[in-house]
Amino acid sequence: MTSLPVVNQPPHRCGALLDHLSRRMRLRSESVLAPLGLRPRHLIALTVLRDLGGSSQQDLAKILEMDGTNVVGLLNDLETENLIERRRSPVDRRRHVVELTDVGVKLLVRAEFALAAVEDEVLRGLSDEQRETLYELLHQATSKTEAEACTEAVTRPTC
Amino acid sequence: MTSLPVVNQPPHRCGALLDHLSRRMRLRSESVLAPLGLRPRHLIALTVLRDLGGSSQQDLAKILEMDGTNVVGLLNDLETENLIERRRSPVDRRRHVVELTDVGVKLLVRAEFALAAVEDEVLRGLSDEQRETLYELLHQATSKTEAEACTEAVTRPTC
DNA sequence: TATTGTTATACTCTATAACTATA
DNA sequence: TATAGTTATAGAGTATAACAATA
Repeated sequence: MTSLPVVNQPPHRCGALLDHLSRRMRLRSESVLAPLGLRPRHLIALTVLRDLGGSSQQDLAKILEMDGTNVVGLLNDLETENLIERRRSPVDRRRHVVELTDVGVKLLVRAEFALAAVEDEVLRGLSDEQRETLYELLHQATSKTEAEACTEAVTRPTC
Repeated sequence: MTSLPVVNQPPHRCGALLDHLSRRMRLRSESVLAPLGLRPRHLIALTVLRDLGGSSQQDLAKILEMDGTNVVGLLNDLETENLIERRRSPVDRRRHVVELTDVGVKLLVRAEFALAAVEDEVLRGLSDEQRETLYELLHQATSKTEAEACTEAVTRPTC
């Protein structure tokens, strides 16, 4: 009875590392996006809107995990720059349907190009294959629990 | 010449997902840590200090990727609660040597126990094996580029 | 009455500049 | 002169409460 039983060790805690890497990515992204007049927050919103092909402000708030009141200001910024459009929903006039404009789509492409360089730098400790694995794990971790956040049906996997 | 050459596709962008998951982890962590009188920031500082076995404030700022001025306030909080100690370095009296107290070590253990539950919830979309892979990728990504951030030699891999 | 979006506001987080004490 | 830490402060991020329009 001297040998210990084989047990499943609990996985390491990822929280601190996640915070750390995310922080670095955000810091670097800020300086790259500033010349385009965007903040990281703006870019994430634009990306989500393109992937969804439009959204109500409330759903957007849930997806971004932001307070709805702050989404208002965020969209005000983007609307001032003609990057998004707010239209009243015809089926429920309380709602706004938020969509990218052509200008928004084009700026988003430019921003993504700039951000690719940032990722190359921040994630240069990983091989391309490892980066792909990281992407898949992050995607799976975020999308699995997303259904609870979105009350309205959003069909795209990006949610 | 109709068949396309096999090329390495560029890896997906991880930035948005990283931000998203990190955000969720932080939001959940806040509510769990609040009863202990801690904020996520405090916990990360305590964890780093334990792993390093002590640090100057400047090195701590580099490791946490925080501005040095904000580290002052952070350590003030922790010192008020007797979780850390600041001592003048005998070799360079400009510096403080920051170390955990016994109280700090004990509270850190309690906090980590609470945070384990948060990780289980936030990462429940991943299997234990996938979580371990995620940890290793995050660890590798952060530690590879850490040498540049820390001018002073810090021997522990946690840096 | 409940929901969507909005405004006003307070609180936290973060960064910049000026100061002190040591080197 | 340069560095470690501190203070004061301004800006950005975030959350809460009250309100208008609509359901």
